[in-house]
Amino acid sequence: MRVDARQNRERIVASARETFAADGLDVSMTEIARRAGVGVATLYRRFPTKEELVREVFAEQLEACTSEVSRAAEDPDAWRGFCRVVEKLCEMQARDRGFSAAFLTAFPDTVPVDELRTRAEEAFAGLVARAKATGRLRPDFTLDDLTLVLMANNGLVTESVDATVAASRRLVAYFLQSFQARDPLPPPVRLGLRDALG
Amino acid sequence: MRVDARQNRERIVASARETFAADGLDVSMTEIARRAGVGVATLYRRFPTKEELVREVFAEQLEACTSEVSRAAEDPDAWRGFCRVVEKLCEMQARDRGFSAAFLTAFPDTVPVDELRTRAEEAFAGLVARAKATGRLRPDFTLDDLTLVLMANNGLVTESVDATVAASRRLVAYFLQSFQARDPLPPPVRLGLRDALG
DNA sequence: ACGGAAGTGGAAGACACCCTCCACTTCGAC
DNA sequence: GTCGAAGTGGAGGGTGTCTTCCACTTCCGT
Repeated sequence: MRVDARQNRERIVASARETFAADGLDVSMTEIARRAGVGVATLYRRFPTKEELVREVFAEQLEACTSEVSRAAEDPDAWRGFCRVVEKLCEMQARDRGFSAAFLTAFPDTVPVDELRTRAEEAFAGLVARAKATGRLRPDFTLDDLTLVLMANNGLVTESVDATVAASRRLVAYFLQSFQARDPLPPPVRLGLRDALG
Repeated sequence: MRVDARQNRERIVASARETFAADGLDVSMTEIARRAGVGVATLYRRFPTKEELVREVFAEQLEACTSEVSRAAEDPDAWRGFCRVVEKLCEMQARDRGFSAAFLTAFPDTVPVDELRTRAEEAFAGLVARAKATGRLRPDFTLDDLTLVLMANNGLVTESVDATVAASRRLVAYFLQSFQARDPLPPPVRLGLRDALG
């Protein structure tokens, strides 16, 4: 690949990343190209379809995501690690409007993504088991609850990123409080979210 | 209005209600007309714009919504009333995909809606005050927290309505647990959601 | 410096959407 | 039954998508 082409490619990815983060995935390809200072043809030469552009842009994010989980999973204090995972994932989601949309729509059928995701899930499952063993995490917590948190967090869309992050923090604080194994209240109903979601 | 026209109008509203509930507000006018068994012109004769159709369809829902709040507000047990409001609103939202979308996008500048909404908010505020007074509701609960719950609940979109309702129930259970004035954990950070949202 | 491959921009194709137009049909008071 | 107004369906105007096409430009090995 020629060096000028490489530069353009990088500018496209940068432009797409910023634009997706700020305005979500519903930005037009023309707009992304314009902000990158190239024509749409250049964009389509590198990414034959919009979905591929989305994939490229969020591959890095996903990597950051899973490595965050893996790191937290090694925390000697399992409950602290658990909290950190929830907090970090939600904050990343809150800061980037395209982030969760990308995972919900474009990614489900991508191989390397599934692989990374699985690895992250396994690491998180281990963390959950340890946190339960220490008695800090309520025993009826399931992995579906993380999905629940992320979906709920995804609903927090406001005008400004700051407001979204603030709302997200408050949401997470409420969740974590509920996830603690304290006074034995009637626990939430069981739920087969994973089955329902396929 | 002629009787055949009235019939058509009713079929349009019914069709729109079902379709919005099932697939959200992004259904095309053509599709709504098709399901109602009429041409688009008939639809546009009754509802000059898509927004007006949305308004008509959800006016009834909004009414049910506010009357539910008002009824719960008169519960002698303030905490029970509080819980019922949260549970009912979230369930309505979970059962109808268009419901919350309608309020977030189409309604903000409608007069009777604002009026109803204000009345509901006042009723709810009274309920909150009473629930705090009985010591069951945590004192730092704010009205913004209801918005937070509804936004979070709005993020729960799944393939089937049943799965969404189940997820919503679990979410609400977690929230209500956190909203109870029990063991004094560090409370969530304060938050000016209302200001940020305008 | 030159020639061809790689790269490029903007116009335009294909499609979906909201909405308008108008020739045609149907109702219902007389 | 007649007739005018009310009602109707589907074509198509305008706009916004994603994507393709192609004449033109730029790079870089020779």
